Amino acid sequence: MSDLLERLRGRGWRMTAQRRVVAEVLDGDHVHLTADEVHARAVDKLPEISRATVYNTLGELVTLGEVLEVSTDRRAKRYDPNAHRPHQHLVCAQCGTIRDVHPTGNPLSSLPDSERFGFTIEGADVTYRGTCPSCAGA
Amino acid sequence: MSDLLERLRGRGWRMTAQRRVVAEVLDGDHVHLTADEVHARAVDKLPEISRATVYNTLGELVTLGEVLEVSTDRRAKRYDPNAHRPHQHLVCAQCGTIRDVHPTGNPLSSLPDSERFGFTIEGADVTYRGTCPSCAGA
DNA sequence: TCCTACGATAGACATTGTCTAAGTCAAGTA
DNA sequence: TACTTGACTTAGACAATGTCTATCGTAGGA
Repeated sequence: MSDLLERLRGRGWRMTAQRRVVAEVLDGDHVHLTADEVHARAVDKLPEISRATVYNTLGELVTLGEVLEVSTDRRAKRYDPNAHRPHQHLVCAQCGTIRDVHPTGNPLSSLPDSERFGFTIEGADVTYRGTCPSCAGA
Repeated sequence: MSDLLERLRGRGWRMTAQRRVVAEVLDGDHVHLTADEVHARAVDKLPEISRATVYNTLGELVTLGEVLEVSTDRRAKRYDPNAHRPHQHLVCAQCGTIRDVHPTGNPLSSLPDSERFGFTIEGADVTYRGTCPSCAGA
């Protein structure tokens, strides 16, 4: 992800302090943040950044395919910078922690033609639900 | 689902006109309604029913396991009365139509131990994304 | 029939996200 | 470097969805 800024510049993105900060927040291993969490961390680095700009920038990153939206629960959408390696998600029902996981096989192969109802299938999102070790121990 | 009211009464549910109406709305084949849609249809049958009551009743039905919550997109939660037959969902990316589908195999078997990170896995929700015939034709 | 606890109600409030109008500035040009 | 322009940012209003509270009503048992 370190070359994200280069890729964006290459696509004609106007580089602003705000966009740089949002990209920096998403970089690193603290993944699956909500928009509000991204905003909070961005404010630490650039106090005057507005909420709308964070939402706009996240939306643009999603459109560009650099970040994925994840909606594992009824709460806020989360943003996953791991957009370049296909994966699914494992969610703790207690604390909401999300882990990226890589299942075997192709999930599409489990859906027979008779269950496709004429749809053109483009993909499948799998959310494994469970309890994480910390919550299980508590 | 026609015996839903009986089951609920058997569980000590106090039967009120409002709860009966909500259950009736969910009954039938017009499935996957949002809370707001349930409320709109309930108002047709019982004009003075309040939004809070619909939300409360839906929440109770979910808790009782009679109805499933489905969050396939960033929009409102949808309520699926087909709670007694395990199934997954097929969603049209254009119009948002949802179909219940029954994939083969057990989705949990695709997640190897090395990808479980110590979680106790309870289940997997699969959302197949695609384009429905109507939207593809348009 | 009467009581009472459980359920319903209206509406305030909370959370998450979108939109708008006006001001600001990155980057190209000279 | 200074100028110009349109893309970007901002604050805050607004919207959609959902939750909570105080009060009133009523289902169902005594």
